[in-house]
Amino acid sequence: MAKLQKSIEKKEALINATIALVNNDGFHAAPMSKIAKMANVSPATIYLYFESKQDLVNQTYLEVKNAFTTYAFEAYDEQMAVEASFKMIWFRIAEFKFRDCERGLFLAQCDNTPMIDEESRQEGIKNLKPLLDLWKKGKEQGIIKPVSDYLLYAYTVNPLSYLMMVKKRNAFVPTEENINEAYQLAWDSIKLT
Amino acid sequence: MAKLQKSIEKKEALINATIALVNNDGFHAAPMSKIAKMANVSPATIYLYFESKQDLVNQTYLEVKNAFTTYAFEAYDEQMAVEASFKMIWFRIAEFKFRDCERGLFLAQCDNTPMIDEESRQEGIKNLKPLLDLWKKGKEQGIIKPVSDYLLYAYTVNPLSYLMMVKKRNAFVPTEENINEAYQLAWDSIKLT
DNA sequence: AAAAAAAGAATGAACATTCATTTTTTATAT
DNA sequence: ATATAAAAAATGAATGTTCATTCTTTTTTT
Repeated sequence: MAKLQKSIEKKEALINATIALVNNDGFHAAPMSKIAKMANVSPATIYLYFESKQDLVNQTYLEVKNAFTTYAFEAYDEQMAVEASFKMIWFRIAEFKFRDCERGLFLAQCDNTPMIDEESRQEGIKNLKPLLDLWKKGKEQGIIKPVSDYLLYAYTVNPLSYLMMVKKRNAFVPTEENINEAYQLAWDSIKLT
Repeated sequence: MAKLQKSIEKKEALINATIALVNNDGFHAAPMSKIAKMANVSPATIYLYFESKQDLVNQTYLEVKNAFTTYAFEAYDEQMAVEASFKMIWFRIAEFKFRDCERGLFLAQCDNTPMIDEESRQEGIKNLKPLLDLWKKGKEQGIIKPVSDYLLYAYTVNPLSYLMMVKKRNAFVPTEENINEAYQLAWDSIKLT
């Protein structure tokens, strides 16, 4: 058990190092040697936990994506009204992205580049099911505009990725007030009235 | 003159090859040798036009960003009403991104990764001035919600990048109708009243 | 003392960049 | 116009480095 414990710690350290280095330098400038150093581990040790660099990045992506969606949907209850559910999920997503900016950015980079395998990406997308179900219900009840889920995503969740990015670059550090405004923009764009 | 002509052709071929390879494989898997081959040029020749790989990517970014904004604002006339101007610009941006998907995607990748130098990125952002001016006017006239330009961008222009990406992956190929819906979502989110 | 985990050094491939030559273009003189 | 030499552009083959990965040895755990 002590062994397993130790292993998990190392694996996490490697994943964290990967996130930090890929965020700051990009995949192309995040060599295994640097990742190992940051995780306080020998380069050879990485290969006890991951098959290859590609595998390391894929697993990091899935790990973060899971943490993200778990947090986003944690308090979701199908019994709740559509608008209230959406609001809650939206704010939890915002919270995750702004609190754990590093992880949010890493996801954005994975989603916008050919960095990870298509297979892992597909796997990651499955996590969004609860949100899609909610939208389905919202459309059926005439609360949400009857447009493609891709459009709904583009105008509600995705803007948060952009805002997180400008925050990372210190171009715009959103306040509590800004987050509320952002929610209003998101909801105003998809609500049916 | 014939010489200069030829040079420009080569440079353009190199830029196009860079866009195609970076889009498909990512920066880290787009070696100079491959770029040279795709442009029908010797690797050594690249260095007659660009200082380094970094310079090649930076210049490609700026070239595409300029083409993008030139197209977007080409027909913009400050005399026009705010709403009409915005609509026109929005549709031109959409047109560029969906027609020249390769270039649009390349920009998205540059904007979401540490691929290009911060300096070049700053340079590219300056091109957006006309849109910011328009928003300023719109806010003054009480037509557009009085929120940060970053929010307005996140909820109007940026969603198009996401939609372009899902199109590239063939997950969702937007129709004319979808584009109109998208515009409506964009406008509904930022319009006042 | 056997097995597992970790390490550092070694390996070989891939890469960005440069070098030495060749080809093409331009300018000049007939 | 044509021939020729200087200049510029382009090339394929080096060069030296960096990197992912593996190998051998050491340390830690069981």
